Order: sequence, then structure tokens, then C-alpha cells
Amino acid sequence: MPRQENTHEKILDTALNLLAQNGYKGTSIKDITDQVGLTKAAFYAHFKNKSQLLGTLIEAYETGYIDKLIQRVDEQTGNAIDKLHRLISFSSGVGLQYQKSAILFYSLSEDLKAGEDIEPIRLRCSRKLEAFLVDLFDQGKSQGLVRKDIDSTMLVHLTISFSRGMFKQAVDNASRIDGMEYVRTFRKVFFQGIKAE
Amino acid sequence: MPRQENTHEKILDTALNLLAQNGYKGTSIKDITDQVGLTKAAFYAHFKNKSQLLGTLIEAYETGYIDKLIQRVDEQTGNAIDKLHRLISFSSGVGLQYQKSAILFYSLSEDLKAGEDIEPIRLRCSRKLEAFLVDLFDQGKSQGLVRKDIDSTMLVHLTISFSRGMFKQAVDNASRIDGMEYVRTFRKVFFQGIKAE
Amino acid sequence: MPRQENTHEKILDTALNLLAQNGYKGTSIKDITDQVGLTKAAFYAHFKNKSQLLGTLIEAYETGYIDKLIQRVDEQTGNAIDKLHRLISFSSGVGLQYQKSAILFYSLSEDLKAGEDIEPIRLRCSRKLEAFLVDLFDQGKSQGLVRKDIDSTMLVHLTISFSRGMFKQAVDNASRIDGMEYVRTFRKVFFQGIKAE
Amino acid sequence: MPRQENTHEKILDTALNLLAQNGYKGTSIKDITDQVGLTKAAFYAHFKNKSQLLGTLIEAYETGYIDKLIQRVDEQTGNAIDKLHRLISFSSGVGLQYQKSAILFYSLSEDLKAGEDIEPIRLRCSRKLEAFLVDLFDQGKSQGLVRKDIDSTMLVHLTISFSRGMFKQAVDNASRIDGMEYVRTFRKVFFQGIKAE
DNA sequence: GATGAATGAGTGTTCATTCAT
DNA sequence: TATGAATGAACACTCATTCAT
Repeated sequence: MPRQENTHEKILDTALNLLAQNGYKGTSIKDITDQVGLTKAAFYAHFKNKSQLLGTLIEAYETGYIDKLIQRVDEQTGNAIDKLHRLISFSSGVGLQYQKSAILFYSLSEDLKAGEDIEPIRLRCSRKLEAFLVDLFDQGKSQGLVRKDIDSTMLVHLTISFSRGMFKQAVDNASRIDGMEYVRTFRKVFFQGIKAE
Repeated sequence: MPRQENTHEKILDTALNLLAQNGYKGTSIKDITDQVGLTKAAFYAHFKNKSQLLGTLIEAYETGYIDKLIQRVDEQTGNAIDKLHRLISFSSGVGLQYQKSAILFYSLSEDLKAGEDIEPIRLRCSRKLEAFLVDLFDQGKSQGLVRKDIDSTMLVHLTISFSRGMFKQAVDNASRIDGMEYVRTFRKVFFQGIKAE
Repeated sequence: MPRQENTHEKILDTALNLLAQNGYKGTSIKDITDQVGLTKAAFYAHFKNKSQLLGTLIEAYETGYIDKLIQRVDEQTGNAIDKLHRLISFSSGVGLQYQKSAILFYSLSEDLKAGEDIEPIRLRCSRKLEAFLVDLFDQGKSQGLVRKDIDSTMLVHLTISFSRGMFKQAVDNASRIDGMEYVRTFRKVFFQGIKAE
Repeated sequence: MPRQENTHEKILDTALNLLAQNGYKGTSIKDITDQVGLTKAAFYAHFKNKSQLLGTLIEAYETGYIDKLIQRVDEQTGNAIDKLHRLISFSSGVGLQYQKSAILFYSLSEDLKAGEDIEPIRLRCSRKLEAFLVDLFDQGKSQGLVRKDIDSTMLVHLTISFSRGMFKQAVDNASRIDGMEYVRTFRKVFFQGIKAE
């Protein structure tokens, strides 16, 4: 993901790394500019404030990952299970580039107070993905591929729960866990778990 | 969980609430003592520092929840699946009292920098639970109840991923999600997902 | 006006001097605490913020000067002109202690943006004094002592205009102007200017 | 006062408005250039620094208003009282264009620290006007039109006090006070107040 | 145990100013 | 003339922590 052409991008890159690692409250403007090689003041020539920096990063996640995910999964044919498989493939493929963005995104609600004006963006992203998934599970049910005794909405929360946990877990245990093996395990358990008899 | 007998306990109670809600960095000593009705200085008559307060809370989680969970699940008879069911029941039963502790616990790695000296405690807890679960899944496999094509360690990470995600999700969507229904959904998907053919 | 008993008062005293001299924007917390011999942080143990400090000073001006002025002028007998004379005497007597407060008060509207939440207090003080003066001039008219061809409200604005100008002028030319002589001049011109034929 | 021909003038116009409204400390270069539609850097192609901008504006007030005032009042015949009336007429006529300049001028001493190198210009203006007025009052006395029991210098300070207060008052109460009515009131009180028996 | 008063280090943010282009 | 990018110094304010009482 080398896009370090100009200062603006350098700040975004550095910030994403630090924010994903230390959280919003745990990352100071100075931390970021020190690493980029700037003074704190220079930061404010590029971003209105710390909150706007976060907003920019989340919106990049939205357009660069979430929107693309939905688009790619939908543009090809296949049944709901095929689509879910593609979704997981996309997540663990293209998604890798956005791993840090995802971690940042999922940490937002914890650092809640930090980005009060970020909340709308966060909600928009959440709702977008949730709606898409509910639809997918409903399709799966009407195609007779997904068991009907579980509520689609609950299934979505389950899926997202897992997804957010996975990212955290991956970071915390980065050295001990093989990511690909992890995704394979998830696939097996999840698809057997939801499939209709 | 009313243990407000003395100031010490009052501080712990209040701190747990605030820390679970706003994170370590997002909670100041003043926030805590204000709510308890003390001055900041009084805090230091009870705890060496902020970090020690966190340590105390995590250790309470360890002995009050993790240790008890392991003990209860093991003390009764039954096969691995029975035990896993008991584990989930315990989590969503007794565990409710410790919901805030769990949220705090799972948020630790995000607030990493906050409690550098907390890391040993956190690791001990993680390893303890992981070892117990690996054992459980291995038992399940040798009892022919759990599919053998998935690595036990990965399965543990999957389980914990879900668990941590669940707590966060539960908090973020507290108003929108019915906790019990959620656990039921998890049970269905999870047990069908891991059971041997 | 030596009330330097404790830190709180010391801050107020020092702040009043600096604020009257350099204005709200021109006076930093550090300026104040440096002169008192404290760190910036100590300031915040005594005042919520800079704005509250200003508020405290203005309210001290209100109760210590304005309210007392009105009370003293009214409590004694005499006609409107007697009262106006007493008012001027009070201003240039007791008022001397409050000279800096008055300067600060009159500078508020210039530093408008500084104390957005100060505006209510400022307005209350203004209105209080204005109402009192309008009344006084009206009395003067009905007693046949003040010329009736001038609007009382305008006369009040004129009086206050002069008053605020006087304070500023007194500061700017402190070394060149004899305050008492100045007040005498004002008395002569003003009373001859407003008296009925 | 539309002189927006070139950027230089545009900056001066905008700056005058903002400075009169928010004071020297309350007006940033960015405030000015934003409103003009320039970058901050561009400002420095036109003015050496913020202080020089202020100097330019004050000097414009000097030549455009003070000098002209003195000239107009003197060039016509009439006694001292006639001249004082002309002075007031000029102030409230031509002076209207320079109202903002006057406000800025009178606010200088408050924002003292702002323009250390402005002080000479400010003093020159003050002295110029004071000298002119002292002369006028002295003429008035020798013409038997102005009472002799008051010191001319004090009378000047009184006049200027009023004048500066009037500008501030006019701004603070812009919506509540009728300017012309105000000037009429001043005329009545002032001329009766100073006239010889 | 608890308080009031204080501190040093830090946070996010603004501002006047510079300079290569 | 104008810009984009940068800086150093300042600012208001917060926080964990200390200490005498």
C-alpha cells in the first residue's frame, strides 16, 4: 500500500498505523507528526483537527472496502452461499490491505467519546453492511440453502461479532496465528453451522 | 453486585462501570472519585496508581469469573459437548454479573499502552482460558463428537473471537439486540458447525 | 485593597491588574500564574476556566461597586441633583478601588468574543445602572431641576459614554492628568449642561 | 467607501471592518485573507506584518479624517463656538465614513501590547487633535464665549473622553440608539455646559 | 482515610511568519 | 503577486501523581 507520495498521504498512512495500534485516545498528533517528520502545526495545514483525520480514514474504509465488497459480491452470479463465500474471500484477500482500517473501525465504539462527530459515519457503515448481510441470509433461506430456524438479523450480528473479534484476535496474536488457516476454520464451522438440513 | 460497604469497594465498582464504558484512557481518576464523592487525592490512599486499580479489577475477573467458569464446567460429569453447553450457560448466566469486567478485559489490548504492567495478568487469563478450551475440543474430538478436520487451537480462537465480539456488539447495540435470543442463535450455529458427521 | 491572604484572592487580584491593562485576549493564564508564582495547572484548581475567572471579577464589580453605588445614592435624602452629585462622589471615591474593575468592565464589549458566556452578566450590570440613571433624570425633571428638552435615555447614554471614556482616558494619560481636577471639570460642565433654566 | 480596485485596498477594507469589530488580538491574518479570498502568505506580499497593516490604517485615519477635520474647521471664519459646532457636524457627517477607523483608533490603547510600534502614530494623532482643541477652547475663552473657570486641557480630555465613549456606546447599542438624536443631545448639554454666563 | 493545593508533562489547537516555487 | 507547506512559540486546558496537614 505504498502511497507515500505527498505529506497528506504520509500523515494518513502513519495515522492509520498508530490509531489501529494505540486507539484514538492513545495516539497524539505529536505521535503522528513525529513519525512523519513534521511539527504538530504542520498537521493542521492538512486536517482541520484530529477528529477530521479519523473521519477521513473511516470514509476511506467505507469507499475503499465496504462499498467495494458489496459491489463485488453482488455483481457476479451465484446463490447466497456462493456470495457468502465470495464475501469471505474478498474480506481475507482485498481486505488484508484494509486490516488496519477495520481494526480502527471496530475500535471506534470503544473510543466512543473521542469522535462524537464520527458517530454518523460509523453508523452509516454499520447499517450498510448489516442491511446487505440480512438480505443475503434471507436469499439463502428462500433458496433453501440456509436453515430457517434462525433469525437473519441475529445471524448478521453473529457474523459481524465474529468478524470484529477476528480482527482483534489477529492483531493480539499476530505472531501465533496463521491468518489463512484461521479463515479456513471459520469457513468450515460457519457454513456447516448455517446450512439447511 | 452490591458490595458498596466501604470506600475501597465503592471505588472499584464505580471504576469498573466507567472503565467498561469509556475505556482506560477515557476514564480519569477524577471521573471516578467525582462519582464516588471523594477527592482525587483520596484515591491514592486506596490504590498505588491507576494501573493498580485496573490490575485489581482484572484479577477480580480472573478469580471471580474465569477460574469459577473452569471449575464449574469441569466439576460436573458429561461429555465435551455437554461441557461446552454448560460453559455457554455459565457465560450467559453468572457471566452477566461480569459483563462489564469482560468488556473491560477484552478492551485491554486496544488500550495496550495504558496498562503496560497489566499485560502479564491479561496474558495469564487468556492462556488459562485458551488451554482449558483446547483441552475441551480435544476431548470432544476423541469422543467422536467434534469434527476432526479442524484444528483445536483455531477453534479456540474462533470461540474467543466470537465471545469478545459478542460483548462489544451487545454493548453497542444494547437497545436493539435481545441477549438471550442472541445466545440461542450462537448455540445453534456453533454446535451444528463443529459437530462430527 | 490588600486581600492577598490566600492563593485564590491572589489570583483574582493579579488577574484584575493584568486584565485591566492588557485585555482578556492579551492576558494569558501563564501571565497571571507567573506573577502569582504558580504553575498554570494550579490556576485550574481555583477556577474552572479563564472565562469563569472573568465572570468572578465582573460579579465582584457588580456587587462591590454597582449595587453599592445604587444603594448609597438612594438611601440618603435629597433631590435628583443631590443624588447625582453623590453618585459622582461615590464613583470618584469608593470607585477608585474599583477603577481597574471598571476598565475591565468597559473593555468587555471590545473583547466580546472572549467571554461569550460573560455577556449575560455584562448586560445585567449595564441594564441595572441604566435603569437607575433614567429614573434619576426623570426625577430631576419632575422636580424642575433638569431641563426637559432632552431625552432621559439619551442623557443616560451620554453619562455612561463619558464615564467609560473617562476611565480609559484616565489610564492612557495616567501620568498627565490629575484625576480629582478632572472630576471637578466634569461636575461643572455636566451640571450646568443639564440644569433647567 | 468602495475602493476595492486592487488586492491591497481590498485587504485594507476587510481588515478595517474586522479589526474594528473584533480588535487587534481578535483578528487573525487568516480571518482577513479568508474574507478577501487569498492565502495567508499572500498577505505578506502587501504588508510587512500585522503591525504594519494596523499602522497603515491608522495613518489613513490621520490624513483622511483628523487632518481634514482640523483643516475644514479652521478654513472657515466664525468664532470658537461656531468652530466647535462645525467640528461636531464634521464628526457626525464626514466622520461616519471613518466610524470604524475611529473605533479602531480608540481601541488601540486597550490592545496596547498588540502594536508596540504603533504607539508613536497613535500619540501623534492624539496630540494633534488635543493641541487643536486646547487652542479652540482658549480662543473661546478670550472671545468671552467659554466659561473661564475650567482648565482648557481638562476640557479637551472631557471632550475626547466623551467622543471615544460615544463611538463604543454607538457600537454596543447600535440597534437601540439613534445616532443623530444622540449627537443633538450632546450638543445641547455640552454647549450649555461650557458657555460663559 | 481524606483533603486542599500544587506540579510537570502532555493534549489539541492557533497564530504570525517564512520560503521555495 | 500569489501559493502550499512548513515552523516555533504560544495558548487554554487536562491528567496522574505528590505531599503536608
